[in-house]
Formats: sequence, C-alpha cells, structure tokens
Amino acid sequence: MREFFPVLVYNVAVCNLASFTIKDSLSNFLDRLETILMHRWSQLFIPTLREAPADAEVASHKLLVRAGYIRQLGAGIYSFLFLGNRSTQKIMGIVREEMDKIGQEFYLPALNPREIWEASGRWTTMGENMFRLKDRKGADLCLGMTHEEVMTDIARKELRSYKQLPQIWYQIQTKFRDEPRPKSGLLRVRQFIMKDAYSFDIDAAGLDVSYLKHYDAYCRIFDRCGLKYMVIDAHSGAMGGSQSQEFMVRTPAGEDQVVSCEKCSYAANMEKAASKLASVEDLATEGDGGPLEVHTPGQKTIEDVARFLGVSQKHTIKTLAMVITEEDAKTGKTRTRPVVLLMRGDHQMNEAKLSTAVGGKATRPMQEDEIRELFRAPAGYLGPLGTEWARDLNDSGKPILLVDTALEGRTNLIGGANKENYHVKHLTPGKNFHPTAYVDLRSVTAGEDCPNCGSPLRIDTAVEIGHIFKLGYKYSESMGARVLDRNGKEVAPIMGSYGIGIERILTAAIEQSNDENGFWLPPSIAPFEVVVVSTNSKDEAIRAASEAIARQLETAGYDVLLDDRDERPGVKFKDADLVGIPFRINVGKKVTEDTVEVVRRSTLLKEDVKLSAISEYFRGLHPSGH
RNA sequence: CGGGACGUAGCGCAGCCUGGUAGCGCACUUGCUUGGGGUGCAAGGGGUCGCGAGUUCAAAUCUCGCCGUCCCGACCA
Repeated sequence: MREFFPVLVYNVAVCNLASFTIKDSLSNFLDRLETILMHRWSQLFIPTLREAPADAEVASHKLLVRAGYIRQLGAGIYSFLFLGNRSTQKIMGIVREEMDKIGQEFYLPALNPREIWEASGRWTTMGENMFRLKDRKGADLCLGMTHEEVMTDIARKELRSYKQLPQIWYQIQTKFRDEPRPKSGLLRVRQFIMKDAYSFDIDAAGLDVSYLKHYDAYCRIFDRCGLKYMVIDAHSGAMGGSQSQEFMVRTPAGEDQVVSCEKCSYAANMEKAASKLASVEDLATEGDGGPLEVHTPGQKTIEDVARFLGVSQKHTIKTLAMVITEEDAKTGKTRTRPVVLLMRGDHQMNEAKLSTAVGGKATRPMQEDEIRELFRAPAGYLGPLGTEWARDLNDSGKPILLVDTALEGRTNLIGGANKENYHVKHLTPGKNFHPTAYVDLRSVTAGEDCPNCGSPLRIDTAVEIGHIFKLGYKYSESMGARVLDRNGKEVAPIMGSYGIGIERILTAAIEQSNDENGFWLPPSIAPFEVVVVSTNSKDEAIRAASEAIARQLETAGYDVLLDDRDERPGVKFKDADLVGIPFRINVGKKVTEDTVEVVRRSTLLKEDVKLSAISEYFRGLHPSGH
C-alpha cells in the first residue's frame, strides 16, 4: 500500500477532475481521498445477511454468502463481491510470489480452437464436461478446462533444443467445466480460478527436479495460506502418469476419501491406499482335502453362507463378475471382455483399482444373462472352479481371472460351486484354480494397519486444493513437441502438470475455522487483517480514537477496515464476527483511559491494550511479522 | 443421466389440499428513541406468485408442458 501511495493520489486526482466543480472545496476533495485510502465500512458494499440462503448446505457456502463475499449467478457460477475478491486476490498473490520463484507466469486464452484439443485426443475424451461453442463462421471452439494443450502448443512451436530446457510455465486463470452436478458453494463449480503450471524437461531425472520444485512451492503456498493440509499419494490414472500427489484439507464438506496413518506420514487416496492385514488362520482340512461340495439352499450372500456354515467371512471367497470394454487393435471396434474377480468375503472391491489393473479401461458389473453364459450358474453361487478359460491379460477378448492379494497363500477357502444352492469347501488358489494375476483390488477400511508402521489407519473426507502430476510424454508425443538432445537426436520433452484451486483454498480455510456466528481466515488471506469497531459513532472521543487507531495500523502496513457505521455496537460485533477478519479492535468508553479491547476472532478472547501499545501488540501477533 | 424436493418482495418463510382483495419475520425508507452483542415505537415503499398454455365467471391455488435451483446417486483431467 505504502509504495503505491503517489500513484493512488495521482489516479484519484485525475478521476475526480471531471466532477470537480467549484462547489468542491479542497478539504472535500481530501475527504474523498481519505475515504479511498481508509476502508470505511459505511461507504463499502458488504452485504451481510442474518440468514443463509436456503440453497446453501455446507458451512463455507452459507458463510461466504452471509458475509457478503459471493453471490450466485447460476448453478456453479458465482460473483465475487468486494470482500471475496480481496481474499482471492491475496491468495493469488501468495501463489504468484511462490510460483515466480520456480517458474514464469503466462497469460493464456480461455477460448480455444478445436484443433489443439483434437491433436491431444481430448476433444472427444472430455465429452460433456467441456463447454463448446461455435463462432460466426461455424468453427468449433471450446472454453479451456485446463491448459495442457495450449502450453504444449507453445512448446511444440518454440522449443527446439535441450539447451532451452527445463522450462516451468504457469498461469493463474479462469477455467470452465460443465460439471454434471455443481454443488457445495465454491467447492464444485463450473467456472473457477486455477493456477496451473507445466514443466518441460529433457529426461525423467529433470522431471523429478521440476516435480520436487513444485512440491516445495506448494508446501510454502499452503503454509502461507495458513491451511492444515496433508499430501497424499494419488491414483495417477492409466495414461502415462508415473507419480502423482494431492494436497488435501480434511473437512466433512469434502468429496474425496483420504486414508491416512495416525502415527506416521503415510497418506493416500482410496484408489491407491493399501494396508497390512492381520493374518488369518486357515480352516482345517476335512477328509482328503479335495474340493467338497456342500448343500447351501437359498444362501446367496457371503453373510448368509458364512452364517449357514458357521465360519467367519474371512474364510470365504467372494466372486465378482465384471466386464471391461476394450477396443480391438485391428478393427477399432469396441467389445466386451469378462473379468472375474475373487475377493475375501468380507472385503470390498475398489473399482478404481480394478480399472488400473486392467489398463484404465471402463468396467461394469456383468448382467444376469452374461453371468449364466460364462458360469452356467446363477449369481449367488459363483466360484472359481472351472475357470480354466482364464487367459493372459494381453490375450485380448478372452476372460481373465483376477485374484485379490489378500487371498494369495490362503488355503481351504469356501466359495460358490457354480451350481445353484451349492458351495464348495477346500478351495486353494494355485491348486484348484489359476489366477491370471494377483492384484490389489481391495478398498482399505478404517482401523486397518498402516503399511508403513502398523498403526491404525483413518479415513476422512477431504477437499483437494492442489495436485502435482508427472504427465510423462502424453501431450508432447500426441501434439508433436520435439527437441534435439545432446546427440542431435529428436526427442519429446517429458512433462509435468501442477494445479491449485484458488477458490478452494478460501473454501477450505473457512471449513477449517468457523462457528455459528461466522468464520475467521488466516491474516495472510483475509480481506482485512483488522477491523476497528467504533462502538458509538456519536461519541466524538470514540470516533476520533477509532480513526486514529485505524490510520496508525494502516500506516504500519496492515489492511484495516474501520467500522464507522452509525449502528448499535451489537450489530457491529455480529458483523465483525461474521466476515472472516481475524482481529478486531473495540474502541469504547475506555478510550478515556487510553485503552481499547483487542479481540481475536478464533477464540473471542478480549484483551485490554493501551493505545500506545497497539502497534507493538500486533507486531507480536502477526504471522508474517510486519 | 436416474431418484427426490423446491420456485410467492432483497433474504427466510406462510398461503395452495378446499379457486374469489397476496401475507408474516428480517432487510429497506422517514421520524423519534436507544447506544457493549442484531434497541424500541410509529408511519411507509417494494410482488407480471419462475415462464407458457389449458380448465373456469374467476387461478399463487386445479391440469399439462417448459425453464431454473438444491439434495442423493452416477460422473469428476
């Protein structure tokens, strides 16, 4: 603020020339100047609401609207008003400062021609999630959901040599996604601001460095934003990604499930999380140990069968019949391929893990007629016997048998007999049936042991605020970016992509710190750091002291909001508590003793502070140490 | 895209079933009052009842269609 002072005076002067009539005295002019330099509540637009809109469900949504930060324009489309804009601007400022340390900021178009999305193949794969439009000539355009294509287009046109690498390019801009279901205020929207960065390196070792730079920058950004976050290993998808981590903030409003260890640093999302299982003592062998059919009339579920036979579900096999859709390499036609999964009876299958196991293809449960055709038996009695048709994963089109790792090494399990009303005892993998592969298909559940340290795992819902991702060669190859390496050989640069959701930082911060009266933001991202409440605007001593304190702190470099409205103190206190400002100074009767109250919003604890000690007081509290 | 709910003043809601002058609280305007946790009193302003058709002498209310918003699910680079 201070360094912009001369510029501001100039602008204000110029702006006012037009309306500067003879009637306007110099002091009037200076008053106006003062209003602009000092943020006076009485002259600002901060439309606070006593009640939240009926549409709002999650805390941050209700409070953002109540505090006058945002207003809704349509489903998943929001306007940012004065306070909301100040806060997101501060967040962007922090992101920009830290990103400038590792990369270069660009400004890219949101309006993209179809061609570059055709080149990467995403014009079709993005499907309905992409906003599309036509120009007057009928040419297809879309609104950018992310900017791999545009960045890679620049790279392919401009980068020629390994000597130009590495490059880290970033932007902080609006993105558009036609979400099937916008929800939870700013958490899931159709237009939002994102910082996205892209790295180009000559080799994997270079990518490791770029990736690490982003990891460090992200930690600094989220630390400075005052968030309590965790970094988790993420499901990197089937397409080329080798490493991927997500920065998550725990909150019940979140949409993602995150597994984390109570003791050590282990954390992963559900699609990736693993756990150590307590070992199970297998059932004893009866008779000769060969497969033994048992009559289980009407017992279709694992629960039924285990109870009926008087065994734990841990000794049973759950047989799941799925289908994947794959494309024939030669004809290009899609066809289905049966995938039979064996899980321990009490375990849940994770579809993302399954999808990863089969190379990222779409999966769905088998239909009744497909089941009958493959097993010659009805659902409820399926089992691994007679699955000799199971083939190699690469043997396109043929059925495969995937067995969860929890069953590896187990013996004498109980599963369906592929015959109505019958199950089979003494099933042992590798002996009675032969898996295509053992793979981890199981969803971790809370309380299981951490794979690192053995402590209990917890599962929380969380919001993703950042994501770093080793892209590999997907875009550089498909879009034809090439540079010459040291040997003069043409190679595709290896890429990384790195995103941060700006509004999600604000939302997560509010979710982390709110009560029924409002919320409090970390000073670094709050629209104002301090609100000075003049408790009685008719009392000249109080009014003057409020002005003086506000000006003093403003001069010291703080962002100060002076509540000079002619309102009752109760109204001002309620509003101050609502709007997210972390510190409040109540200026009241005690000014006659040169004393004011400082209130920390997070605790609502009040402290009497001498006027002469105000600056000193805040020097101690301010995290960025003015 | 499947399931559910809602749409009446800026916000929160009643009225609809049983058709007949559109109401309450907050907010807003004016005056007085009050001045440390949304002060009190008085007088006001503000509504094509989401849109369109239909039934009817008459529709916020009944019927049909459309649009919009929210919730659950599916989806989520």
